[in-house]
Amino acid sequence: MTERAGRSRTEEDATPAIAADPVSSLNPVIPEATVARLPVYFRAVVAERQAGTITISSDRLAELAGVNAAKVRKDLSFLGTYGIRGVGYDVDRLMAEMGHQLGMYQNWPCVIVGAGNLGAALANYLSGDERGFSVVAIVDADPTKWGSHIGSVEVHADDDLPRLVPSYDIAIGIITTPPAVAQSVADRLVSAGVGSILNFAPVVLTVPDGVLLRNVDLALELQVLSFYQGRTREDPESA
Amino acid sequence: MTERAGRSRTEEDATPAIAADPVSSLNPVIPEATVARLPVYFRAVVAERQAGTITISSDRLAELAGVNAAKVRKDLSFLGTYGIRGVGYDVDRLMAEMGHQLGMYQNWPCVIVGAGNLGAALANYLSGDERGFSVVAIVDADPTKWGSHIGSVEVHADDDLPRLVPSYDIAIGIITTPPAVAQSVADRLVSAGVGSILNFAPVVLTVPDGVLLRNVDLALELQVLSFYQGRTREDPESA
DNA sequence: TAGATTGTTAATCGATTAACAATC
DNA sequence: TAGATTGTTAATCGATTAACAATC
Repeated sequence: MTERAGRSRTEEDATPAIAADPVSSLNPVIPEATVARLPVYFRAVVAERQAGTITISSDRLAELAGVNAAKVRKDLSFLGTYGIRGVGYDVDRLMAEMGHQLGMYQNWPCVIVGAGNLGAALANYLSGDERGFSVVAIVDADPTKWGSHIGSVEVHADDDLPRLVPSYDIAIGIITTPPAVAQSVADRLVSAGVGSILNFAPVVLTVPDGVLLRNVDLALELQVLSFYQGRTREDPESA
Repeated sequence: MTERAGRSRTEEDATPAIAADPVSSLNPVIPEATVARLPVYFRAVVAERQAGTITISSDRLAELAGVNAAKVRKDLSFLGTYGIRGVGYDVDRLMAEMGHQLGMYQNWPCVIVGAGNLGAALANYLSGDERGFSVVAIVDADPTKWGSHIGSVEVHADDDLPRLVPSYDIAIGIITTPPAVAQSVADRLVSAGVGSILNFAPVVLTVPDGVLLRNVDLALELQVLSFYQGRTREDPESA
């Protein structure tokens, strides 16, 4: 999944969408496909570091990340030159650089809109240690949920968004509402001042230029699986 | 998000991954990128049909799906020729064909491994009406959860997998466990006879040829968002 | 030096899209 | 016929990967 300005989509992407050109002209342009692999490399490098590894070859990293070694070298070359020929990449340096690029050493305040199962799952998921994000508020349209807590985060009224966003300096809005209200939620997040939106509602959203948008569609992945199942397996009971 | 054999998705692509060539040589080969867009088109066509639309142009469908019209026509051409020049596509026929390809009129039995927040969210999400899937069992390693229910689905002991899978003719395993145990869960799902795996654990899994694997990495999408945030916004409080 | 491994080039592959003839 | 819209071609664009010179 990935998309672009107000329209496209993942395509991702299984892939997600991006609104407006997010890449500063001051930085080298890193291809979207490479950016999407950085978190996977990062995870592998962190694990190797904890295991005491000092240097890692592109071959080994490729194995851990499940990709081609040439792709690893190409991807890492976008980050600059941290490899040593004949030796490999310095694990500490690699981890530091990738963590920096991914904003792992920052702490973006997020709001989750929709205190349902998925919202709760994400709130718990993200409250785990250092990922570069912290969920500072959850909002919901259901008054019976207001004042309750998910983990340590309070559930607020959705009308509180215009106050919450500036007050907590919230940068990212995460939409886990039903699809019918997702566009209006996105509009309100944008007016409230959020700069990026991660949308879990299965609907195509439109946001103004300058607002980053990525989409995750849980049902889509299953439907793609189902497509291939239908081509390789016997039919199950018909519905 | 999306990928290929033995690796992961997002890993592999931010797109999800597929293990082994899943496309029967008897059917026309539909590109992965096209398959990933079919659910989006399908959703739009279903909505238009409910609104009473009889025919739809590639232009309109493109607008609804957030993609280029030429891409829509190209994608639909893989399904066969259902369009009428000068008129558009017959909505009923389009919906039927896409629904068929996506297995929407079938009912694949699924098992969710991991009765945590995410597992519960998915169980509820998928128990919604006709999506071509039904969650027939949830398993968890925690004995205190055994016998409880999420929605109407019972939580079983994870050791029950070898019995549950054949008994319910389960085709798809959904992994929502912590990453540390995900590979062993995948191995056990495969031995139990599952043909496809949808993995939500942030780890690269390996499965035998012939087993379909797709990965969804919730944190990855946020990390990609964070990457672009870091390039366009001011830094938040450092962590 | 000999062996290992990077960084980069260039070939290849696949996906996107503009354009337009076909045709309803 | 005139207008609309598909289906398909071909150009373009971008991503992947094999190969290998550079070099530790």
